[in-house]
Amino acid sequence: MAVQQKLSPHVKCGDCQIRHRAVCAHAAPDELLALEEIKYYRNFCVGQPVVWAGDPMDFVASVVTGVASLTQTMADGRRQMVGLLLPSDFLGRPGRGQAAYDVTAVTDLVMCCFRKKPFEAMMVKTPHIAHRLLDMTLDELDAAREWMLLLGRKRAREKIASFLAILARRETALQGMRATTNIEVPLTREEMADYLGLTLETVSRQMTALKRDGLIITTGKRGVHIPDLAALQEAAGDDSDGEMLS
Amino acid sequence: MAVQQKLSPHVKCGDCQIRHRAVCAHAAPDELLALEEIKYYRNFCVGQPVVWAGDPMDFVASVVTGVASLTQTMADGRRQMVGLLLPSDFLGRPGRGQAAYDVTAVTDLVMCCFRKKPFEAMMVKTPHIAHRLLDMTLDELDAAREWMLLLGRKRAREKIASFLAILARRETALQGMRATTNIEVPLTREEMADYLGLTLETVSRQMTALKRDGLIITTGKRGVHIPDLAALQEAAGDDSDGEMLS
DNA sequence: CGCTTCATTGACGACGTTCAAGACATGTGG
DNA sequence: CCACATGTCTTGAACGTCGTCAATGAAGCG
Repeated sequence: MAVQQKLSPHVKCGDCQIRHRAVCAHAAPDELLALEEIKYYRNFCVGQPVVWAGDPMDFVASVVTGVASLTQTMADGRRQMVGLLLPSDFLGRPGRGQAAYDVTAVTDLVMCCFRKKPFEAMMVKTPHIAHRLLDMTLDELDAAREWMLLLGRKRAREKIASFLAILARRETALQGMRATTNIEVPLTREEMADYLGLTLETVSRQMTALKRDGLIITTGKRGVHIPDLAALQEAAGDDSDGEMLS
Repeated sequence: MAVQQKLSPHVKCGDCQIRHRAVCAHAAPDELLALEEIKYYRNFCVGQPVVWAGDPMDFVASVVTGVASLTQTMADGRRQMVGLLLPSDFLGRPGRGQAAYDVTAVTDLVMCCFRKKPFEAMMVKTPHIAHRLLDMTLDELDAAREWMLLLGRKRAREKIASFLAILARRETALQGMRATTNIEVPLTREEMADYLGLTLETVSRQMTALKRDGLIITTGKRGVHIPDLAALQEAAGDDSDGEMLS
């Protein structure tokens, strides 16, 4: 609790780990320099709020390391996570002054922030950034719609299996396609429940059920080994051939 | 059945009803002329497919009149509608060759189509169109996330109430803010069920429950009168003060 | 009038939630 | 080192919402 959000040492964009995946991915060298001018880093510890829904927000940002959650809360306390921000994901909306969701650090988190006004100006001047943001937003929209299928139609077991399979696939993609079958779930049971539209008890029960059926092997609270990813996808109710679109 | 999709007479963009809300909203006069060059109209009758998920798609389009649905289907037939396209909404993704979802006309439908290649070229040349598309996509993303809350956390009654309230609000906005409390639901019970993550029986039961409680008054199969929109929003589980973001 | 399509209603059961207790790991202070 | 508190996860039992299966009703059309 003594640890508050603090500034990090400035890193050159050229050396940044998310250089080729974030909004800045296609920025030309001179555009990168312009971004350097308006960026600053912020750190958050596990559990810290980044912004609350409705708060004024004078920046947009990319996740550099760590994981953040977007959640909506109903008047009576029911919560639904509507997005997970992983490294290179973008937070904020050019042209809007307030946050639409609660944003929380679910692990220790480093964000690369841009002051909103100058960023919006860059959006107009440099089509590379605007186009990259459009592409990323379209990807997020697809992800949100895949999640709608999960929330609306899948059973608890399928939800858990889908979630783990998605984590595994994403990890595999990051690690250069060598099949990663060991993942670390960045969420607690309760956070998983908020993400999947379940209760934490149901999450727990279905995790042990998947364990019992040999589809996963857990190591500690967070570690999950997946002996057969195809079998897990089967349990997720997805079409066997991974639906890949260019 | 005899009626197949057919070409409509060409309408000048300047005279188009969705001129100020669609992707072309901010296009300058010369940009509009360029769009005229690559556009063509297509009509669909109720129930007709526009494209199937996975099909090659060489166009993008705006809905001119009518309603179309985006749906995902699981291997065993479970279906989830992931979006409704109303007039001025955009269909398709620049930079992708295949449809991601099944698209179906849920009413008679007129679409303003642009061949994909030239449209993509315009996206690069005319920032107005790219920016408008980004804005529309961000709006859709917000809508998708609101829907995730509905699918993941709301009870059947709340889902129905939310759906009707959203229709009413949208209608009110279109009609210049004079409170429209008579709406026509463009969907059958089964389509509502697919949209809301329910079965058609549950939809029917909750509709009669809302009727019994005086929150709605139905006229025919499709007509719904809402005597007190605030009360309906209450039943939808939304915070009383309509969450409006600029 | 029969046929089809869509909507309503009822009875029953399954799945997931709720409430409650207990297990396990970690950290703190005596 | 133990006692104790705390947070997270697991497990059990009872309940409720919604899905399933089935029958009935209402509206449109040849």
